Amino acid sequence: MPELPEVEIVCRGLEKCVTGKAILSVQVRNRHLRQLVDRSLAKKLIGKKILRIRRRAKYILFDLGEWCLVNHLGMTGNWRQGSKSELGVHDHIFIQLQNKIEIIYNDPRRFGLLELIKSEDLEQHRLFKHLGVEPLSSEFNEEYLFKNVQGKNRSIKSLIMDQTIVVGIGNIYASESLFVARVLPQKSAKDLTRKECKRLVASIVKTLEKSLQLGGSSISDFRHFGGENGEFQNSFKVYDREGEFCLRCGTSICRDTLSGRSTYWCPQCQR
DNA sequence: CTCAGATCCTGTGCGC
DNA sequence: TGCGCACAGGATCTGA
Repeated sequence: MPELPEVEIVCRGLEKCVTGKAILSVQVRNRHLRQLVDRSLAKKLIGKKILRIRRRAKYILFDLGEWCLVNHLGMTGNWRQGSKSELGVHDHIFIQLQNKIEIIYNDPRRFGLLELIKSEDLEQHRLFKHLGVEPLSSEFNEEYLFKNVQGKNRSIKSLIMDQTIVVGIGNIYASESLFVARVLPQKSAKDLTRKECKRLVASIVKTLEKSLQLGGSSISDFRHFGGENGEFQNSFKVYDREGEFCLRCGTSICRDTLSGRSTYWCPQCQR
């Protein structure tokens, strides 16, 4: 379930483990991810040193200097430390680093992505050039959101999940943030008042930061790079709580499909 | 241009 | 128990 907090947590785990280490070998066991992994990726990576790990939107960036290895976890991607002998069916990439560090990219649904890009071309690359602002930066504020809802007929939920406007928010944090802001997910974006935009920005920031503090959400199989669970799933206020009581007013939580995604809200608290 | 829906893929959990 | 179906963290393409 990699949304911003989960991707950030994986980055932090990777960073401790791989920073400063050179790549000794790479095995691409299955090239069929969301986009076909370049045949020559392994060869190109060997000998390069991982200078640092960064996150942009929901992408993990392995900074190699002149080059940057870009990874997206899709729905089910994850990295872990592990040896060659334990590799299983969905362990698609195996990388050996200096000091006997070995990391594995696992992704059952294969919606993830791995691509080597010239560092200087990153911002203009097709994967990055349309991305909106980071939600935990000062660029994401009341003014910005209010400007971006003007004239938009789409639901506010689909708008905050739109990575060309603000990045990192996925299906869980959209529902959770809208609950905290007391805004109905179905509400037409153009109908949000300036005040509601202010509340929503604050709620998104608060929700993402709280999840980060708790190590992200571990639903299904998400684990930290070190193998630990996140704990934010125990703090969900509406997500996956259809029919359960609203923690604020006691009303039964509703669920419906909005733009193809499950959406949860309290019909009493959210307007 | 905008927006909703289908699509890619495998695993899980539910009802029958 | 076993089967079929609905659904699952995302991004992208199509077409209305």
